[in-house]
Amino acid sequence: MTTRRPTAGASARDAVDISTIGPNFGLAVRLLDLRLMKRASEVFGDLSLTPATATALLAIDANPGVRHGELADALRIQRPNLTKMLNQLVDDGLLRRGESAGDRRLVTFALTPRGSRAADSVRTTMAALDEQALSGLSRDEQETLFALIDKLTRALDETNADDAALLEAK
Amino acid sequence: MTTRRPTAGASARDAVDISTIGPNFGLAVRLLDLRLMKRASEVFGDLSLTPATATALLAIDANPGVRHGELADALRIQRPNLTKMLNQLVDDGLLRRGESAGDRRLVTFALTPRGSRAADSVRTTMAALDEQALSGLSRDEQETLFALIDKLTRALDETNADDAALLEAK
DNA sequence: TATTGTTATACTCTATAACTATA
DNA sequence: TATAGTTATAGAGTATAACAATA
Repeated sequence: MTTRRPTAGASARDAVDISTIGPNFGLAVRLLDLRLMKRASEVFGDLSLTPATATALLAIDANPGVRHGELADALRIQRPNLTKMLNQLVDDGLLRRGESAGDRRLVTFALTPRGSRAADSVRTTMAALDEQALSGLSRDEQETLFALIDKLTRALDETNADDAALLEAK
Repeated sequence: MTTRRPTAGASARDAVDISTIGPNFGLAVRLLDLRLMKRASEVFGDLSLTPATATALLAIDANPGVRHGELADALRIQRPNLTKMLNQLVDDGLLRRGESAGDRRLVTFALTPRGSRAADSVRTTMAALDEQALSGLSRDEQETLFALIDKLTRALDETNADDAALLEAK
């Protein structure tokens, strides 16, 4: 089969072996994310979406009428960035803006019929992407990897929350 | 302890549960990468480096006299982007530009004494970052996670290489 | 003609500060 | 005063196209 680009860390063809700089967990995660994002960007581009807007679309589909700020917190992104993404989805006719009855500052979002169809495509696409990406691992390995990544992310959120609490308490 | 930000996926405080959009491996990796990059950026900022330039510095330290193009291939980034990063490291006095004897198109790079000291700091910093980031997992879990991420990244590189080969063959 | 490295440009994702309109 | 959302801006990381110098 192919022998032109054997592996990520070291390669018979590469003159420089990046693995000589030693194990580096952060770098390993970044290299993996890079590859996943690249494939996802290509595929979502056909739907005029990006990985970030596609995720927002699914989140709104699962939580119709969600408020702007709630969504930003859930997606762990800053509000100004969410505003830009949602504006584009509204312009593209996938999202509908709404208001809250009582507090007129609040803005809510829900999918249009066209947005619902797009969400279906996104779900199918994401599932296919995940399956393809994970096809190199056994079922057990897939579940282990998923669980460890999730566990680590939660642990890091704890640490950050503790840091923030310390800063506030100082 | 802290109870204000319990977990990443679901939270007692969050009004919106992002996990309702279903399992999504790409998203999980992106959320983890985001947290690791944020901490790394803060720490490397003290050294006037970014995660990317810090990595380039270590790679050159491990491969003195490396060529521009070789390094870009090893780091899996495009040449124009590497040019910008290396220019800054040269401007900061961490890197020394060199030429190849025969082919005058080739550009090589090596660390200055100050660059060597910076590389030492980077190594220490990276090790500390990794240890802190992984402290939420057992030793076994750490090794399993690292191995699975590496395995998956290599598998994705294979896939991309096959795709490229197909395109060329068409 | 092909290759090395550079310049110019653009896009994705993220972040902070300052503003508005409501409360 | 405080909060929800917006506008404006910036920065890190990536990508492609077009170019100069050299082979």
